[in-house]
This record gives sequence, C-alpha cells and structure tokens, in this order.
Amino acid sequence: MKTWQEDQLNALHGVKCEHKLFEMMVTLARDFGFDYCAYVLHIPFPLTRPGVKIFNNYPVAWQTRYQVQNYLAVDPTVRHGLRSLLPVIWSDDLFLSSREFWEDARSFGLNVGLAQPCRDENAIGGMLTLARSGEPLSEAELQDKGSKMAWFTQVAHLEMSRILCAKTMPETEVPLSTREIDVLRWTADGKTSSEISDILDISVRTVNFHLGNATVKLNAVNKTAAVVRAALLGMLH
Amino acid sequence: MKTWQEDQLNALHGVKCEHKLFEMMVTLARDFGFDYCAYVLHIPFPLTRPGVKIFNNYPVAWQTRYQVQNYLAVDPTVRHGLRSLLPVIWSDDLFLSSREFWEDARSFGLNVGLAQPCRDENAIGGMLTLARSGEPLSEAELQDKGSKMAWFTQVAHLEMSRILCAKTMPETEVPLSTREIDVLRWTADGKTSSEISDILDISVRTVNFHLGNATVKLNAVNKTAAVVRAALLGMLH
DNA sequence: ATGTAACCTGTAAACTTTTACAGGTTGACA
DNA sequence: TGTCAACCTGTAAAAGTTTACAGGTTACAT
Repeated sequence: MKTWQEDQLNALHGVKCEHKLFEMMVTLARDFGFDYCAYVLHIPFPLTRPGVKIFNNYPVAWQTRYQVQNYLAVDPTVRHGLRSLLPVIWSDDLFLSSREFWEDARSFGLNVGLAQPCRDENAIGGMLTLARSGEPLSEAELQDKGSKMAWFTQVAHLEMSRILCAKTMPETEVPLSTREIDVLRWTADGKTSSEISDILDISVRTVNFHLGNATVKLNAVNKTAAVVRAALLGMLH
Repeated sequence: MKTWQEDQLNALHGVKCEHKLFEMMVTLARDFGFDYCAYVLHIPFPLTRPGVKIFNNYPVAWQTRYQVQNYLAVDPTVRHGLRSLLPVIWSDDLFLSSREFWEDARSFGLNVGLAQPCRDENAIGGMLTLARSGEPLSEAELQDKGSKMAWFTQVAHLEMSRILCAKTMPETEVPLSTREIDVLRWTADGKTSSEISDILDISVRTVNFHLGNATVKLNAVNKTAAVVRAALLGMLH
C-alpha cells in the first residue's frame, strides 16, 4: 500500500466525466486497502421520486443480483446514509432486519466493509462504501483511516455532484436575480405577496412578477415548488 | 502535542451543554497544535434572518472588537463557509476585499489560521476555525492534519447542532405522521391539494387537514413555510 | 374500557395565487 | 445608439389556500 496522501485526492478535481472520476476513486480505494468501492449519489428532486446514481466495482454477478432483487430498497447502509452523517461498519447488527441480503452479499465475497455518508451545499447526499473479502477491520485500522475516509468521501462527492448536477439538473446553474432571491426568501418564511410588497415597498404585481420569473428559472410549476428547490439548493442562504 | 486520536472525539458525544462542548473543542484544538479555536453555527431559520452562534477563545479584546465593528458581516471565512465545504487557509488573498479586518486581526495575534466548513442532515451549517500566533502552516502539517480537521469539524458540528437545535428549534423534534410527510412531499413537488387528493385517493378536505396539522407542528404560518422547513430539515427524504 | 394518535370527511367565506393580457424605466456595455 | 438584464406596474377571471364550523373510524396500549 502506497502512502495515502491528500495529493491523490487533489487529482480528482476538475475531472469532466463521472465514470472517469469513479475509476480514479477505485484506484484510491485500492491504495487505501480496499478492493471494492461503491458510490451512491442521492439527488432529492423530485422529492417524491428522488434520483439515485450508483457506481461500484463489485463482482458483476452481485451487481446484477442487487438490481434484480431491488436490494437498494432494503440495503440498511443506504437508509443510514439518508438520515445520518456518521460512518457505519458492516456487521450482523447492522443487517439484522435484512439477513437474507447480508448473507447473499457475503456469498459474493463482500465480507468486510464500511460506509461513510456526506452532504453538500445543495442537499445532495453521497455515500462512499469501501469493502474487501479478506482481512477484518481492526480498531487500529479504523483509528488510522476513519478521518481520511470521511475526507475522501467529501472530496469525491463534491466532484461527483458537480458533474452530475450540471448534467441532470441544468436549473441549478441558472442564476437568480437579487430581487428574485429576496422574494423567494420572504416567501419561504411564509409571507404572502401582499405582505412582501409592503416589506420591499413594491407593488403586489411586482412581487408576483419576480416569483413567476423565479419559478420558470427553477423549472418549477408553482411558487411552493420553486421555493423548496431554491432553499434546498442553497440559493437562499 | 499528544497523539491526536479519534477517541478524543468520541468524548464529545452526548455532552449536554454547548459551552462545555466548546471547552472540550478548545482542548482538542490545543492538542492539535492551535491555541485558538472558533466555532460558527448557522441555523437557516428564518431564511430572512438566519441565526448565527459563535463560540471562540480569541483574546477578549478581539472578541469585543469583532462585535463592535460587526466584522461578522465582512469576515470572508464566514462567507466562504456559507457557500462551500472546502477548507480555507488565512492568507492575504483571502482577505483582499477586507484588508482592514485582516490587519486588525493580526494586531491581536491572529496570524495563522484555517477554517473548515461542514453541513449536517438539517441544512444547518458549521465552521471550525483553528488559529495561532506563531509557527506558519507548512505543507507537511496540512497534509497531516487536513482530513483530521475535517473530521473534527464534522463530529463537533453534529454535537453542537444536536444541542442547539433542541434548544432553539423545538419543532425539529416533533415527529410528522406518515400522511403528513406524504402530503408535504407532493406539495413540495408543486402539486395542488386537489391533485394530491387524486394521487393519494383521499378527499381534498383531508389533504388540507394533514397540511394544516403539519403546518402547526412545524410552527409555520402556511404550507409554503411548512414545506420549506420540512424539506430543509430533511424530514421529506 | 378508555384513551390516544392517526386517519378520514363535509361546507362556506375570505383570502391568495396563477395566468392571461399590456405597458413602462434604468443602468451597463459595445 | 441600440441592446440587454433587471427592475417595475396595472387589471381581471379562474383556481387554489386558509380558517372557521362540525362530524366520523380504526388500531393499539394501559
């Protein structure tokens, strides 16, 4: 194992293609002591059918099985990653409610693993899983690698989400005007158009005008959807 | 300097009081090689007047000066932390647009520092700054400490935000019912009550009933504010 | 058995949002 | 000088939201 340095992470910066980026992550994972590497990206739009992208270098047979059995819906690490930012280590305990899944995974040589979730400024979630067939995780290894893995996850996630956001959600790139942001912010706090017109000292018509423009820019169907998107994407901070 | 171990971070877990927690962070920062430590927590509610909490052990004279001059509004590290998750190192470049502030800070012995932002599941932002008067930051030190600091920040932030969320936003603790979440989710995607009544096969009255209950639970004034809160707080994931 | 949380439904009036229409000013920049 | 982005304004009808009122069922735990 090479010395695992931050330099190697810097190399991830600016990569254009998500597959190329994932290949680099696989190499980093190997240097880090893990044969397998998986990345799950969670784009929370639309909220009722959020997008999930999965990259992994697991055995192809397992990849197929995971999809056929729809294990994504069962996988406790994925559910964990949606609610927490703390790392989890694969264990019998973790897979209590999905024994079948866990046994199935192990039959494909996926014995030892840990997963580190993270978030970015746009409410987009990511989770890096590192795994291997052999050598169990020791306390010493966790001590040494825990924080590095969190950092690896964060850096990889920022790059992945940059690439995939631009590709799948062009509206995140459209800049809102100052007034549009003002009006959305007050709307997010529950003010009506007429209240906002008083606050900003403009007419109700103008408030609705800016709201309408922001709604179009954000590719939303009404102000509620617009304001949720803008808020989650961090445009109102 | 003691060996800086993850164990020490685990000790942060479960602390009840934010001041006690910050004291522990100061100790960790010292062991880590920095005399000064500052933590900024950003609670994005209401969006038009977000809450900011600051903890630091800077010289008292500087703390006063920072407040009197309202440097919070100028401080480029704070602005950076609101938009990015990457660390920044204090440098002439960073403070280009606020030379006065930077010179003032250095006159109080704040010469060397770096800041690491982070986010949690609830859209609450945090930023840890570590600083000292002496020894400049070397490449080797950054290599060694970068990922540890990110992890330190993350762990400290989760604890801080746990403590302060419960204290300042009791509505984050109130659990929403399944139906309330369903209805809020569809609303967040821009569906009207009558569309949702078709989707869930319930009456329009019932949709509005759940929306109303959720609005009260979330301490919001209307469904728009309710849905933004729920979404930012991660309740709709 | 009694309570409790979650769920479900109706009506009506007052208010707010959405969507058309149509028109204007200002300041920056080439 | 012309173009552009950002800003501003009006009216009116249709659709949606909010807030009262008032009533109900079901499942589960003490």
